Amino acid sequence: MARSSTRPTSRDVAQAAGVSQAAVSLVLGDKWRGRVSETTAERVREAARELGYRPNLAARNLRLGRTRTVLLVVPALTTEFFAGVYTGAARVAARHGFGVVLYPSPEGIGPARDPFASAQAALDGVIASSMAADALTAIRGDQLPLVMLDSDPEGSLGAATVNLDIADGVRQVAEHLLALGHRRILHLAADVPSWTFEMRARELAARLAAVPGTEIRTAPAPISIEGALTATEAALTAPGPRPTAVVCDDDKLAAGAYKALRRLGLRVPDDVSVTGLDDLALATALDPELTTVRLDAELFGERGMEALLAVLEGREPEHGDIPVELVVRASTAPPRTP
Amino acid sequence: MARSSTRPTSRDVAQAAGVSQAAVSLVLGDKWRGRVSETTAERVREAARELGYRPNLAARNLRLGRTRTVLLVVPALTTEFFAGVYTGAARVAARHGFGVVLYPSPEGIGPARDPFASAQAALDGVIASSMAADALTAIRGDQLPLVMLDSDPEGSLGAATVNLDIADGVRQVAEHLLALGHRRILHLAADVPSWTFEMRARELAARLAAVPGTEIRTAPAPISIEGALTATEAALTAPGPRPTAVVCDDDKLAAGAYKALRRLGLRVPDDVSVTGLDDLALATALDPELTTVRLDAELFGERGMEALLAVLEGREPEHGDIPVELVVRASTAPPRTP
DNA sequence: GAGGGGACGTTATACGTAACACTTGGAGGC
DNA sequence: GCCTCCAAGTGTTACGTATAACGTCCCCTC
Repeated sequence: MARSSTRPTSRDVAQAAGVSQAAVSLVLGDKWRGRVSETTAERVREAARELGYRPNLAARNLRLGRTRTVLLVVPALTTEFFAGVYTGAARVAARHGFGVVLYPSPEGIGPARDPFASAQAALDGVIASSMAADALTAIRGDQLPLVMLDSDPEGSLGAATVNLDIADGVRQVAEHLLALGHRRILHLAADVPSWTFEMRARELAARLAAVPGTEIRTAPAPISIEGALTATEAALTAPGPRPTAVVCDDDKLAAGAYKALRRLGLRVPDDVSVTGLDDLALATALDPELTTVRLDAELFGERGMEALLAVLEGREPEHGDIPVELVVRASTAPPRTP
Repeated sequence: MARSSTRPTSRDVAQAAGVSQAAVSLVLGDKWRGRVSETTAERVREAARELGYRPNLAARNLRLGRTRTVLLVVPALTTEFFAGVYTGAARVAARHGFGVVLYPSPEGIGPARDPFASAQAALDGVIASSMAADALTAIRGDQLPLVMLDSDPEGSLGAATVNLDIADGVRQVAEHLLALGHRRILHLAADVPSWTFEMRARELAARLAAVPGTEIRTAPAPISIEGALTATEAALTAPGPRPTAVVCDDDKLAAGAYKALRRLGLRVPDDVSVTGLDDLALATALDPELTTVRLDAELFGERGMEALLAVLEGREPEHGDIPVELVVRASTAPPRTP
């Protein structure tokens, strides 16, 4: 037995098995076919098991010059959406012998600080979601392979992007409401400087503008139930004809809108229709259940990781947005004719 | 300029500054007081900036034998609770030059698989929440310093534990309902084999048993809105007198209970009172707003990290549970006298 | 003017691993 | 009987960093 105060190294294993350290490395690295006899290999494995040997990752990483670890930068962990993204990414990563480390930007959605101070681990690459330009350039400065999630395909400084087809989701929401007969619409917009939210506003306005007689108003709100409550209440008590539908940038905002409507004595969907985006568990916890756009978070994570692996191997990542789906529930109905 | 194909090393910086590699290490490691002149130090810093030098973490970790990285094992990221725990832990960690890596157990709350395959990073220690015995022993086998969150203080194999005083929260809920006059109570219990949930059931039963004439029924449910819906519906349509209050093991279960009650045509709190536990954003998104127990997730994370730092430094971690607070909202009221 | 001691560095080494380049003993071919 | 070839390993090196141990000057003191 080697001295038990410190962790056993491959050299300890070698000594216990009566072979050289190189042989241990070959056997445990599964590169011994035709180089080491089966009996010797088994002896080495036995010794490793006996000593409870675990390779020193720092040494391996230094030697190999790579870590098989990637960083997933997510805006926040306040919904289950990014749990799904992580799950998908980790699943694909595991299949390729990679690990995924999570960096939740502490400030919530918005500019992230320094993703590298958090994980002292050396990294092979980064998947980043909804990040502001400063953090992005910090990463680029590090020359690390990068994949951006839900980011401007044009303005990403050449980084690969993987996007959900949220533009299509917004279009589906618009079509749905127009088909029901809504013409005065309030857009409860996430008050966050991010491409994805700007794009949603653009897409919604464009689609509604195609139908004459429609009217759109925008209420910016921080992504929280309280923030959405305040913004919605203010927008609905403003002078002028009341909107008949509220389109929310995400389900959490919709929950705030529900509260505002209740407080104003308005009923969903009889007085006002409401739509969300994400299809969180929250969507079906609300009463009435929320009409929203379902995003496949796990597939999103899988595609993100696959794209990063492609970049790491020098291949061209696949293109094409991930489809989304409108889920019609009880929160939307035709407007009451006044 | 060094060859630009590869990342600059401290040796490249040394050459650029006209000093030895050791001098670079001293200056950049801030250990140069009285060993290197101010002008030379500045020259080194300038060269490092110029080349965009970033130290190789793998090499540093190997040399120092530690990584200043700890792993936070959380059961799942499906609520904002563990976002708070992470935020608190990361804040304390940053103050001590540590990083926190997150390992979300993919199976949700319950036994975790192999926390080490996920993060290839070498680790100095682990903070683990609500884990089953198998994962725990895997970690212990690794000899890594360990702090358990919300775990049995007796049965943790000697690991340090940091707990929220959930037992007190459950007692407060029981007192509140008893004071309102409730005597027939349904416990909607998380169907997860974990000490924290067993303890809640025990504590609730014990407190209620102290008052004669009380009756408690238990309905186990998976922690999801759908699961809680099914379990609650079954329990409330069972023969016998209907419970007048539902005590839920967490807010998510409470959301499911709300749905079941709506479906059965029962109103909260007029027909049935409901309580939760966690005080998530969801609690105030529900209608009526949920009476629940507020847990200070960030403080929980801070205390967990502080305990781990104590263990790492050979100190004794502080003891004492973190207080919790009953938040009375609109979901509880006296039972209607039949 | 001998010697002590700061100020300012440098040289050398080890951390644990993976992989390249060798060695050795024997079997087989001609 | 000599050469070749292969199986089965071993010796050595490098990855990039932090630090202990070791040199120089040169000034200051006795």
